[in-house]
Amino acid sequence: MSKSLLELTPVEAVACCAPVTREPLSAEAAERIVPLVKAIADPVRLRLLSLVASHADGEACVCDLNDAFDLSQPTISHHLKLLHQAGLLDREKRGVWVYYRINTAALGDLAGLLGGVTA
Amino acid sequence: MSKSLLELTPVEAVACCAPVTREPLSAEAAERIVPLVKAIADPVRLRLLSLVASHADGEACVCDLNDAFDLSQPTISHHLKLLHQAGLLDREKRGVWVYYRINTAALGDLAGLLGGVTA
DNA sequence: TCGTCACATCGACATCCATCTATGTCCGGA
DNA sequence: TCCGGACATAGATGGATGTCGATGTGACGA
Repeated sequence: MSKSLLELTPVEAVACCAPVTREPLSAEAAERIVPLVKAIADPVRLRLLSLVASHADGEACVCDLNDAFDLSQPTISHHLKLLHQAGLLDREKRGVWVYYRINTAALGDLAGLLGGVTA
Repeated sequence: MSKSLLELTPVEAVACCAPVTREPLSAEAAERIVPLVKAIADPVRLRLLSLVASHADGEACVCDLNDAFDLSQPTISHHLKLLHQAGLLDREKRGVWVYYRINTAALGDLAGLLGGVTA
């Protein structure tokens, strides 16, 4: 059987929705979308996302990401966890290092949801 | 002369930026974009935006919006103010009533910023 | 087996934010 | 001129969130 709504990442729960400008959003739909928006509503997370997305090979090691900020390693780890839980970043451990890769479809769904008219 | 950066609404400050996935976002660019994302990172504001956008004539009276939520009038007023300050909603007072209209270009800019690849 | 490196988790703390009640302002009607 | 309705503002408060230092975990090399 398919996963229940509560088991879905925010990204998976959003992929089905009509654009915001088409019809009034139900309270339930809004609650499903918001976690995804909140995930990118932070300057550090936005830059992390951008860094991973624009990185060579489409993936980035945590060690590279840490160096790009004047923040402690646990803080970066915390933000990466949020982005991963939202479904925007995929996580893969290889040896001692952890690589994050962007989920392009997720960003696309979100963009379509907002743009709506032009989609 | 053109307005200084600090006088711009978040929407105006964002319209020029390259998509998030194209190149690493600078700290300054991220700080400009985030207020716009935060403006829609709330279920009530997301629904308000959707209500106004999908309303007949493309505009909605505050009195209509109040009725759609189980929240106090000042709370709705507060959220509308944030959306207006972000540049996502235009405000017009006609007589006793206040009408809000959506800034479609703003949502489009934001969507393009996120989508990037498909823009 | 031990030490070290890469990353995650924990617990604490300060700040931010959504919401409320109370009050202010502006407009139109009586 | 006064009253009431529509909306905004002010101040207070509880909960969410970003950050930190300390610590845990798991993999690799000596």
